[in-house]
Amino acid sequence: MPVDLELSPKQKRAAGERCCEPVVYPDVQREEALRMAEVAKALGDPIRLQLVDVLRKHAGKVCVCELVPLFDISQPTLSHHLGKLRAAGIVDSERKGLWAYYYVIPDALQELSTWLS
Amino acid sequence: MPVDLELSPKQKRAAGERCCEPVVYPDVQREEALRMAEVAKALGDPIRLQLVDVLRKHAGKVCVCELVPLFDISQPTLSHHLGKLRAAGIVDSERKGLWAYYYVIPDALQELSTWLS
DNA sequence: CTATTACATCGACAGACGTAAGTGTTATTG
DNA sequence: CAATAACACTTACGTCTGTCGATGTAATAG
Repeated sequence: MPVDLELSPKQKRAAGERCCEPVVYPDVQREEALRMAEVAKALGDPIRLQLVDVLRKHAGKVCVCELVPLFDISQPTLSHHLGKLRAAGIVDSERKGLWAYYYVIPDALQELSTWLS
Repeated sequence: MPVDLELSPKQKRAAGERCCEPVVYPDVQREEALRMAEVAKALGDPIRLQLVDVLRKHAGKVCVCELVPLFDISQPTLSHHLGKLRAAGIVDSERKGLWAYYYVIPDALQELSTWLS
């Protein structure tokens, strides 16, 4: 979260003169922003956010069939949301027989959390 | 972030018997999740996340015309992103003559930040 | 008043998203 | 093996999103 850019001094400009010079943006932040935005985007749905909330509190103890009745959506839709969370690197799953147990990957939220605080 | 749900005990089931009972979901969490998801969704774009990052470090000191050259997007697109951040309650703006100065609303990120940590 | 600058809004478009219904896959039960 | 249960994948569809170019609006400069 460094992003220390040089700011052009602000003053009233004469006509024909632009407000500010283009400022070089530090590439450092760019990949970090991509990663954090990906996580934030995955959390940007109420159902997925609540899913993460539930999984953080009952890691490895809840199967998908128990998650379905918590939300007013179909099982395939919930599976889709879990897939999104997994694609974002927030959760992973473990199969045990018929059941699939999801859990939040440790420290998956840390970078965003640190930046936010 | 309470969400303390009762978990049906998990055991292998006989055929013809469902995995789990529907579990009542506490409504408490729902609105909280809606608010936090809205904030997360607004942060779920690299440009908007970097915008918030810049604004947090230079609150009230950067006009829009200085933000434009930082990103490889057009001015209307940047205005659109700022509008999204404002709609999510993350930033607000102040007009001074020709220039518009954006700033992060204090504590706008706190609820999400607290939940994440 | 006219020209110009800063910023927002509008219109358009391709692509992504959330959702459901249907189907497929794998594992367990009988 | 046949039936069933848990879960993922496919298809489809309406909506939202990110982007740009063009236009609109307010304010300053001359």
